[in-house]
Amino acid sequence: MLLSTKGDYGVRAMIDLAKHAGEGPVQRSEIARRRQIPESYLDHLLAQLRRAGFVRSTRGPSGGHELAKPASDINLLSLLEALEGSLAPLGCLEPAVGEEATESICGQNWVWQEIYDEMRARLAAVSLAELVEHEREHERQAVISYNI
Amino acid sequence: MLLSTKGDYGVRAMIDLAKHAGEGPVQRSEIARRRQIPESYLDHLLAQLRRAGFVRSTRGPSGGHELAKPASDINLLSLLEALEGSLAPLGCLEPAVGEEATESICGQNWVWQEIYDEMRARLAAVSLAELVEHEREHERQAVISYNI
DNA sequence: CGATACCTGAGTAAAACACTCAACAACAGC
DNA sequence: GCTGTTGTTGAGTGTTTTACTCAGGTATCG
Ligand code: FES
Ligand code: FES
Repeated sequence: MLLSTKGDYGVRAMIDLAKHAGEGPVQRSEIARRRQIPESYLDHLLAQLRRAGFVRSTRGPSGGHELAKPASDINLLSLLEALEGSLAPLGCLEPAVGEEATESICGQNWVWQEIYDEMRARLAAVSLAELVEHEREHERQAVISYNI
Repeated sequence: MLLSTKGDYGVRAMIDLAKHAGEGPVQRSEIARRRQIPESYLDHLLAQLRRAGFVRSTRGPSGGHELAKPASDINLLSLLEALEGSLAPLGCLEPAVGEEATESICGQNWVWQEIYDEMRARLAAVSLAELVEHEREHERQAVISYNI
């Protein structure tokens, strides 16, 4: 039932990029260090994100990665689905071509369908910009409590 | 992100037991056949369910399994948690003893916490009795459309 | 007693996960 | 146009989890 690290790491990386948007490309080594992601693994995630059209990469010295579109235009749902594939909690909810029929022997899928729909709606309503905003808010509070 | 078969199978089995409640013990071979669960695997699930106090088993000829309490007193959440352990979609949501701290580098946990809470609430609100009811309803409709 | 069930724990094949490695391609600046 | 720095790709690997199976054991009924 756990989200794999791919999704978690990928979103972390995207938050990092969004936070440094407009400051030119960010290197993967920077991201890996700040967000505690194995660098060689991050490579693959960035490749996936680039293929999905979320980031733009530039090679050569002073190259790196940056968002391909504004952070407010990227929502968590599309991001996670690009990284993880379907988020359905049960195989029978997203029927592969030429399937069905398990409904009659199980009878719990309607509950999960509801939960799944709610979840997708909630994720779709959260943009990357909001996540960054939340993080900044959190940082401010941390600084304040540190100063006391 | 998928629920494992354990949860699915376990709930199927419980629905089966609930459906035949009051008719004496049901054998695991019966359940396995009706619900399409490998019989030797079902053994373990029933043991787990028994240890968690959901079913009562009787040995010997004409033995079998039956619900240990009324179907309306069993909700999906407790059932699934007994079978699967925690349903949290992220490790950091249910902190093991002596952990924390990932929040600062990730910043998406608040979204997932919300989704997780909603999910648990929804699951807790569904009783085994309701699932059986739904299944019966579904069967009636199937019979009707078959007769037309 | 013996047939019929449930009960238990150990073992295992296969898949998914979480990476790593090595070779390659592009670009910037000298 | 070389050189070094960065991204790009695909193949490969150790570990863990999943989804079971098997071989015994134990309780109960008739
Ligand atoms: S088979 Fe889909 S919920 Fe059980
Ligand atoms: S570490 Fe918990 S959501 Fe990323």
